[in-house]
Amino acid sequence: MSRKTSETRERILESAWKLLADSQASAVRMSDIAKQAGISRQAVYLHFPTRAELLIATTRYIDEVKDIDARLVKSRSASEGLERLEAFVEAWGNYIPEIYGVASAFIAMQTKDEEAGAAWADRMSAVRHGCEAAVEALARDGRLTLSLSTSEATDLLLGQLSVENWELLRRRCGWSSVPSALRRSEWIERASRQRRTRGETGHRSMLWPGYAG
Amino acid sequence: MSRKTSETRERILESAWKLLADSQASAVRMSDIAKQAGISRQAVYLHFPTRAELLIATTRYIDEVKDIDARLVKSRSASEGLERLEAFVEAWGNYIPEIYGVASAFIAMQTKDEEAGAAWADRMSAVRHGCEAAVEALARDGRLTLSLSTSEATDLLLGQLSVENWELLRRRCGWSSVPSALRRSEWIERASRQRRTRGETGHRSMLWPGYAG
DNA sequence: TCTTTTTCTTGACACCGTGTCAAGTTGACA
DNA sequence: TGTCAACTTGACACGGTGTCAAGAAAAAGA
Repeated sequence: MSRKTSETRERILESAWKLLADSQASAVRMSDIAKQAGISRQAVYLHFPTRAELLIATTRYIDEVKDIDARLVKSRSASEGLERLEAFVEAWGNYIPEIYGVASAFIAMQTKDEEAGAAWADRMSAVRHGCEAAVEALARDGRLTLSLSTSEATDLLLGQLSVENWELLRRRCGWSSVPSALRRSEWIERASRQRRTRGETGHRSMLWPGYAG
Repeated sequence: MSRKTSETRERILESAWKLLADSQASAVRMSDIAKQAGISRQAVYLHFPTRAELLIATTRYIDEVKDIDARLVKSRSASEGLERLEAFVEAWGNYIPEIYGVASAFIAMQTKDEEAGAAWADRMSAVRHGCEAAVEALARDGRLTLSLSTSEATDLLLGQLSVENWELLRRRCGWSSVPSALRRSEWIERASRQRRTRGETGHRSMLWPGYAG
C-alpha cells in the first residue's frame, strides 16, 4: 500500500465524485472516470473491482469529507422529540444535495446490480433508523398523532425525506430550496400560522400536508 | 393493416404487459417479450421500432383496457374541492398498481433513453394536472392552508402520489394497502380523530402528516 | 388456382458498456 | 543491478439493443 496507490485511489474517487455531481449520473462511465483521473480505464479496475464497488467507495469518501457524522450529532443528542426531528431533517435534508449524484447512480443501478441494490437499501435503512428515532422520541413526548403507529409515521417521514422526493421537488418542480419544505422550521411556522388561522376562522382539521379541512 | 398485423401487435402488447407485471421491470428484454408472444425477436421490431415505443404503446394499451378515463370521471365532475381531491386520490392511487410494472420500466430507462424520459415526464405532468385541479378546487373552497401556494401544495401532493412513494411504502416498507394512506378517506378519519384528540388533550398543531405538535 | 404482397424467420453483424486477460513499460527502492 | 508494484496498451468475452439481407410462409387478390 505505497503512497502512490492511495494517491491514485483518491484521485479516482475525486473524479467519480466530480463527474457524478456535474452530469447525469447514469451517463458516467468507467472510462469517463479514468479519463478525468488521468489514467487508463483498466487501471481503475486495479483499485475497484466493479463499478458498484467504486460507487460505494465514493459514497464513503463523501461521507468522510463532508463529515456526515458531525452533521448528525445535534439530532442524536437532542433530548426532546421535536428538536430531534428538526435536527434530523435539517441534517439529512441538507445532505441530500451533497450526495445526489452518487445517489441517483445507485437508484439507476439498483434493479440491474445486486450489490448496488444492497448498498442503497443499506443506506436507506440507516436513514429510516434516523426517522424512527425521531418519531419514537416524538411518541415518548406524546406528540405523535394517535391514529398513526410509530412504524407508519416513520415510513411516511422516510417517503418525504427520500432522494426521489427531493429530486421531484428540486429538479422537476423547480423548487429553489427544497429544505424549505423538508426542514422542520418552516413546517412549524406553517403549523403555528395555521393554528392561529384556525382559531380565527374555524378551520379545524388538516388532511394532508398543506390542506386545512 | 390486415387482421393478422393487429393480432400480433396485440399479442406483443399483452406479453409485455404480463412480463412487466410479473417480474422485475428492467429485467424484461425484447427477446423475453418475443418469446412470450411466440414470435421471433426481430418480428417485434416490425411492429415497434424501439423498446421505448413498445413501452409507450403498452402504457396506452393498459390505459384503454383498464379504462383510466372512466376512473377519473368522478374526480373530474366533482363540484366540491374535497370531493374532487378524494376521488382523484382514489382513482390514481388505485391505478398505480395496475401500471406499476411498466411505470418502473420507464423510471429505470428515463436516464438512458430520451424518448422514455419524455414519455414518463408527460404522464407525470398529466398526474400533476390532476393534483392541481384538486388543489385549486380546494383553494376555491377556502380550504387550503394559507401558508402554501396552490403550486407548492400541488407539488407536495404529487410527491405523495408518486409511483416512487407508492413503491417505497408498498414494496420496501411492506404496507399491505398503500391506498390506505393515499386514499383521502383514511386521512379524513385521522384528521377528524386528531381534531377530537386535540380538543381533549390540548394538542394544537400538526407539523407533518402524522405529527401533532 | 396461380400470383402478388405482406408478415415472419433465420442468421449475421454493428455498437456500447462492463469486466477480464496477457504482455510489456516505468519508476522506486534495495 | 535486479526486483516488485503500479500502470499501459491492445485484445477479447458477454449481454443487450437495434439493423440488414435472404428466404419461407401465409394471406389477399385475380
